[in-house]
Amino acid sequence: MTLPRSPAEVAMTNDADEPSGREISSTQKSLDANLRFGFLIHDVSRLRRIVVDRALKPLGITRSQWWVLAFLSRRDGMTQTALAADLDLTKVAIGGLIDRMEAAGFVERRSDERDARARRVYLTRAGQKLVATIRENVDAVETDILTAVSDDELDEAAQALVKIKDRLLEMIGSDAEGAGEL
Amino acid sequence: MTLPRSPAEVAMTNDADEPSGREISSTQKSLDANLRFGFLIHDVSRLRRIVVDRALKPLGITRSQWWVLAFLSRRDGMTQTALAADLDLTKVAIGGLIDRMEAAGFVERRSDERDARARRVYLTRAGQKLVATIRENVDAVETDILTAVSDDELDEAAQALVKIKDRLLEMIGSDAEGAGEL
DNA sequence: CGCATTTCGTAAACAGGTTCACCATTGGTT
DNA sequence: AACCAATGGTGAACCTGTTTACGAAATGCG
Repeated sequence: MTLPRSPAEVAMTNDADEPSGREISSTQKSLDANLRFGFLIHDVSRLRRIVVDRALKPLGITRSQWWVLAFLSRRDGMTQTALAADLDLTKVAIGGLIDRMEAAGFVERRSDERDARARRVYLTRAGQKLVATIRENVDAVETDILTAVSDDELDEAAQALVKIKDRLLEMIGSDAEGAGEL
Repeated sequence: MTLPRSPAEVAMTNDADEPSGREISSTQKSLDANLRFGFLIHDVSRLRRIVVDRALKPLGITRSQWWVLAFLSRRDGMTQTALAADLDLTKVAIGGLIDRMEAAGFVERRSDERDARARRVYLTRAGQKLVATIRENVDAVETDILTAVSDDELDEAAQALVKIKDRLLEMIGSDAEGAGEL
C-alpha cells in the first residue's frame, strides 16, 4: 500500500530515479520537519475518514449525511441555512444533501408556517433509528483508533493541535474580515 | 465564524429524545476526550486546506493539481496509473485531473513508444515555472502555520500522531487484505 | 502460435463540494 | 402603504472524487 506523500515534501526531494533531463531544483531548506508535520496531519485525517466511511457504508449512509443526521438529532427541524452555518457548508451543498436524504427517507422537509421562505428539516422515524445505530458504530471506531496512545500523549498532542488551530483561525480571519464565508 | 463541531460530539449529547436506557460507554477512557481529539484533527486538517487553497488560488491552480505537478517535478513522464498509485487516487480521478491540467497547458500527454496502452504525462514549460512559484508560496504558508508551537511540542505531537496513524493503517489493512483498494 | 488474463486508460452515472445568478418572501424605513 | 435591502432556498456550471463497465494492448502459458 503506497502511502501518499505530501506534495511539498515530494517537490523538495528531487531524486529522479529516471533520468528525465529536466531538473527542477528546489530550495533545500531544513523545513523538513514542518512539512512532515503538515502531511502527517493530512494523512491521519484522511485515514480516519476512510475508517469511519467504511464503518458507515454498510449502514447505507455517507459521512456527510451522518453529520446532518447528528445535528438534527440534537435539534430537529433546523432550517437549511442553520444547518449550513453549523456544518460549515454552503446553502447549496446542504440543499443537495437534503435532497438525497429525503429521497432515501431519512429526513423530510416541511415549510415553516411563519416564514414562507424557510423549509425546516425533520428526522423521519427511519432517520431516528439510524442515528442510534450509527452512533454506536462510530463511537466504537473512534475509540478503537485511539487505543494507540495514552491519555497523557493524547492530551499533549491535543494542546499542540489547539495552538495550531488557533493560528490557522488567525490566518484565516485576518483577511476574510466580514466575509462570513470561509 | 461558526466553527463546526463533530457529529459524534453533537450526537452524543442526546438531550432531545427518547430516554434510551442504553449506554454507549466503550472504554474506561473518557469518550468525550476521544471524540474531541477526532474532531480536532478534522478541524486542523480542514483549516490547513483552506489556508493552502487560498495561497494557491491566485496562482490559477487547485490543490489537487498542485499535487500532480509536485510529483511530476520529481519524476517527469509518469504514467497515469503510477500517478494514481502515488497520489492514492483512482485512475479515473487522475484521468480527469490530467484532462483539465492539459487543457490549462501545465502538462501534456505523450504515448509511450514501447507500450501503446500507456500515456505518459510531462510538465510543459509553463508547468515547470508554476512549480517553482508555488513551492515558494506553499513553503511560506506551511512554515507560518507552525509558528504557533515550539519544536518540542511539535515533536511530541508528531510522535502521538504517528502512533495513531499506524493504528489506522492497521485497522485498514486488517480487512482490506487482498483488495488492493483503500 | 493462440488464447486467457492482466494492465492502461476511458466513459458514464453518481455523491459531494464550490461560485454565481436568481426568485420569493420578509421586514425595516420612509 | 410602498419600497428596497436582507434572507431562505434553488438552478446551472464547474471541480474532484467514487464505482462499475468496457476496449485495446501487452503478457504469460500451454
